[in-house]
Amino acid sequence: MNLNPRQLNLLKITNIQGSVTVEVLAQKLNVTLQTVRRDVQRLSEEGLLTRFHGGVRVPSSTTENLEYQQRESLNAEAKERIARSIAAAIPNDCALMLNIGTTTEAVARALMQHSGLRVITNNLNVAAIVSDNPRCEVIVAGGVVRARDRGIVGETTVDFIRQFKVDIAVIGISSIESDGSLRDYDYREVKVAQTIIAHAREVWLAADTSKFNRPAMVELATLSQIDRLFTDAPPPEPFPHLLDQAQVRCDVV
Amino acid sequence: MNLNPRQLNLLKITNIQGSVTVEVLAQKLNVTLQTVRRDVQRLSEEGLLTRFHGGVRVPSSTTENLEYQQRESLNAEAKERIARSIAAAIPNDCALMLNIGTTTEAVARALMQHSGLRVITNNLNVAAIVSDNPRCEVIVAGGVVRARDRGIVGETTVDFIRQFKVDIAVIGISSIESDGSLRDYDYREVKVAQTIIAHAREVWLAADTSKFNRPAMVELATLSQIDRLFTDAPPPEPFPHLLDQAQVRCDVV
DNA sequence: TAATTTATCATCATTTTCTTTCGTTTCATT
DNA sequence: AATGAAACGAAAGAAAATGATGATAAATTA
Repeated sequence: MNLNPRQLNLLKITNIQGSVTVEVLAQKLNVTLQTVRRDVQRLSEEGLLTRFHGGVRVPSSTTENLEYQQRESLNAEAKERIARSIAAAIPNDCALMLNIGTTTEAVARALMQHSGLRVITNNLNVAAIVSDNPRCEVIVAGGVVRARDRGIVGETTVDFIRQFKVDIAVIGISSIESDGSLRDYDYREVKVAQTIIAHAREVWLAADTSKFNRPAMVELATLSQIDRLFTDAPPPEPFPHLLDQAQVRCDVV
Repeated sequence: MNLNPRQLNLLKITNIQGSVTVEVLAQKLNVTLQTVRRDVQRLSEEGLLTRFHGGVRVPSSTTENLEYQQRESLNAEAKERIARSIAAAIPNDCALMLNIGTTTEAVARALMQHSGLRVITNNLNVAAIVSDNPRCEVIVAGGVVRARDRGIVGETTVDFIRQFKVDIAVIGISSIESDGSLRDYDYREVKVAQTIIAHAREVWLAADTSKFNRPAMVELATLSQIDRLFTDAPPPEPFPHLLDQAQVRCDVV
């Protein structure tokens, strides 16, 4: 099948947004609902996107896990905004690492327009998303796949990542506690994230406001190791002071 | 084929713009629509650009991806049958390797009911599929992701796979030639497949009949390295004899 | 559960685009 | 000049895309 520009555009919009209604698509593409539905039908027959009643989303292979999918929709709008501004801050032709997390996946989607990137990730979903961008190279870390979120974790993964050194690491995280420690739930993922931080010249943190003051078990890093923080609302007390102290540049989007 | 200056110009315009309508091209090149269409037809036959109704665009990766999707549906029914019988032959609680290919993806899907498997693969799709089975462990090989089919290839991948030794390797392949050689198109994937074969106690080949007597560039292995062949119809001459000679057990499903 | 809204599908008419065929022009070769 | 090949443009019929309409199915609400 040959895709026309409108259909490519439709795919692009879907990939960037994650999911869109038929109506929004019709409006953005400036055609009738019927035409959008026809395109959508064809594209879904080809497996390029998945329909649901009223709209479409990226193919289910990238978002199958249910629990995970729910989490994905949590704060989705904020994550999109954060992801877009991170993507905007990332220049072309540089090397990146992205770790596990719904926010980093959103970043991956927002990188569809970039070119010349070299992306290293321990997240199968991120790898699948970025590999759709022909102008970028994706390196996936080897290791055991965690079913819950398709993250790749374990000692092997750590060893693998140690081979590289990149310009920017974009880190998603479960919790930022009020003592300035970044934390996560899974020990194995923490190990990987630490390695990623150690092998990046600059570390950016993506965290929506729900992450502040949330308890989590395993300490991953401290704010002082972070160069930039991207978030969706001004951080609550006592974080403004902490961020200042740790010399973290904070982008509220 | 020899291109005239106008055709070269047409290609240049298309490459710069990404996509152009026939009408715009006619205007820019100062010729009639018919002439543009003639040029466009030739150039698209050569694969130098892709047509769509109303215009042309640069041949894009989405199209490559599509090719893969099309290939996926090619012989899909036969592949399903082959995959089911392979899955039936695989016991629970063993270690597997699966390489790149639409057939191995079908095998992955057919393994959803198994338990206690440890699956090592260099295929992102296989990894995603098998990781949905909570009773199995998936290890994905590290390396560069090939956008076309989400296969992971390269030197790093080979090194990674060398760490393991499994009970059964299930190999998908592009071609079986009449001299008993197994072949593929991509040198890098061949390297990975060879490593997989070397690190399995038993090697099973999944090949629908379309693979017999098809030409492909790079030699991967010979039939003598294979223990079992799963296919959907009796192999044509001279394969029955060759299989017999190489002591390959042949399952026609 | 029934009623109501919303989305989808199938079909048709209209418009746009494509292909095919034919005749004309151009240009090199003799 | 005469000839033949290739390129080009014109016109007609074929194919495809689009939007409108009404019927059907699905989701939502009461």
